[in-house]
Amino acid sequence: MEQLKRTATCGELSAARAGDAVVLNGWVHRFRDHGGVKFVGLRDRYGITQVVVDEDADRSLKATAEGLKNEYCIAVRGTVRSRPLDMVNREMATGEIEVAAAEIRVLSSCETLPFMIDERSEARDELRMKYRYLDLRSFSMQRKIKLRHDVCYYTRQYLHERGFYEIETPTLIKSTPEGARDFLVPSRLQRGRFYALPQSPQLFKQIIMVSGFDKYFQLAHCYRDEDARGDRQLEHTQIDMEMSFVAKEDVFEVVEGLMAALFQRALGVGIETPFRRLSYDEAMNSYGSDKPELRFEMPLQDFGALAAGSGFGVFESVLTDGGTVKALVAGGCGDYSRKQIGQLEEAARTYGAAGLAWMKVSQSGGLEGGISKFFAERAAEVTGALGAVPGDLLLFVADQWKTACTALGAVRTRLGRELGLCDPSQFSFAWIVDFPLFEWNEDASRWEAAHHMFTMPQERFLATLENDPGAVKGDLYDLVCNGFELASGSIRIHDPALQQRIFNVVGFSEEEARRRFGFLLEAFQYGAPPHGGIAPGLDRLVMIMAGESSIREVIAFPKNTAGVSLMDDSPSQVDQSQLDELGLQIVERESG
RNA sequence: GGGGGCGUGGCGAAGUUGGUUUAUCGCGCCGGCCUGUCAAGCCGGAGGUCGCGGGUUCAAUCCCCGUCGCUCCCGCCA
Repeated sequence: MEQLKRTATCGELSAARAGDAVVLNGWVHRFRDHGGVKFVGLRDRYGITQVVVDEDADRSLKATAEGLKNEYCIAVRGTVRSRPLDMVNREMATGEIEVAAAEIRVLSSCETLPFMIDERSEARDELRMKYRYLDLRSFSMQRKIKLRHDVCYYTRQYLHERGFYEIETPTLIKSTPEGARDFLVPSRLQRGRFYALPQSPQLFKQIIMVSGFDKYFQLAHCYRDEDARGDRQLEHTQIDMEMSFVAKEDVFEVVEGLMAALFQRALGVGIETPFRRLSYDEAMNSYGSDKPELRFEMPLQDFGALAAGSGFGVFESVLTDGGTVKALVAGGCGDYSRKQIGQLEEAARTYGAAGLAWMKVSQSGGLEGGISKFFAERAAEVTGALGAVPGDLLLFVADQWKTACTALGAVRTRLGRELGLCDPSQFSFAWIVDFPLFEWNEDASRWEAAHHMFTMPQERFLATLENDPGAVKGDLYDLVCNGFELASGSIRIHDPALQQRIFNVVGFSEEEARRRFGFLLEAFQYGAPPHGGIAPGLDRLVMIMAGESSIREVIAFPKNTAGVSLMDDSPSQVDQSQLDELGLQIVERESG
């Protein structure tokens, strides 16, 4: 039988095409049988078109139509006709026409569905993942996948316009176990040896700079064997970029341009550049996070000066121990119940705070409840310093600086969401700069690179690198948006001597450095250009653009939080022969 | 590694401070009716070991313990 090849999509027909003979291919979205006349809502990627089988249609056509069920894949041959005025559906793009069927052919039938292909259907994620191909048929998923495609396309377009080359790097590489856990791939040819899947193309893109391709990018797959989250998968995609002969200003300018182009071209949304800049210290002090939600202000404030001498033992002892007391004014939350405050305290405790102190500003401007008795006499001073007004709730965390900030920051974020301060149509970008280069690892009793070991220290700290590593700020930067870390990057070290000093600070012997990154260090001996780069996370970017809160929503085939792909059931066991070939043996985990 | 939430016909939910009769509702599914619907409507029907295992009890979907699965969060994620 001759193929009924489509001549139009289900989203394109309008009254201008009335009278045309067309063939549509698609899926039965809905079937409505009125006994005489029958309607098929035919769906494809482009839309839904109403197909009509008229009362006077021939017997076999009617019989075929009556056999149709949801999600049958069919072909329809028919004629476009305008609907009578009172039957036009203004909700539908194709609502002014319908296709009168002359022939319907079932291309593929469909079992009873595990869930409806419907915007309103809310199957639980587990089922959506198992039957991902069905989930992806919905317009909402098709829209997100298209958005992702558009972002990829416009990324390539924009970076090409800016002179970048897209260069692929290997996905079977040397394991350099720093930071996240590597995924390992056993080698058959070199028994007992392993490749790693790249956590990022970091070393390769730096080598590409040495090779003279001074602007590089790649939509790179990155793999990290760590616990997954709503905004974190075992594998994700980065818009990986690197440039030679640049300072961080140049990187910012390119990324700001890229973001503006992507939001404009893919969403039609204008975003303001340049982006706001915050130092790491400012971000922590004011918002309690290195990826602050900036769609609302409600900043944390330092309460140390007023807490000192208050007579409140918790505050005073923390201050004596060199800690910090942070305050947050929750505007208009003076009517919060003990229970509500308890929930906020729970958020603070989650991030390591011992508790959450509070008091309320009464209508008379005095302080009441919670710890107010310690401040009652200085009420005006307290409210004045914090900028609080009657009806406000004052919240406090006293702890070591970082804990105090992050714990109260978590309270701030929770409050902001609760109070509806985050406008879903707003995108608040900011650069976070001046990160510390090193972090003290308590367990290992040594300094570690906060970002990675190839990050350039800021020049003003070069002289004191070894003396006071904790004070050193790096030339590294994060791009944040709406409380998510969207990108992370740095200016790199290209001087082997300086690189060696960094290795020394983190206790990396020359020998160990050579063993792990010898090829990069060697490359740097052959005229390495100054360079730097950044890597926006594609999944998070598309997630934010799509207004979603999980990157699973913008990944066609995601894994769950346990790293399992419910559709293909990976990871799976393998044949003994495969293990034998690789010289691998499975050792059962000891129970108990 | 730790903490919270959830698990009830194919799907989404309700329910029982432990009890009476057939575990309820919407969607879907099956059958019938219906010339204009577009989340069609009307009538009828099938479909459940209430995640699994154990315990308490005269009696457990409900309480307790364990376990599995999913999920959110802390840790982790240079």
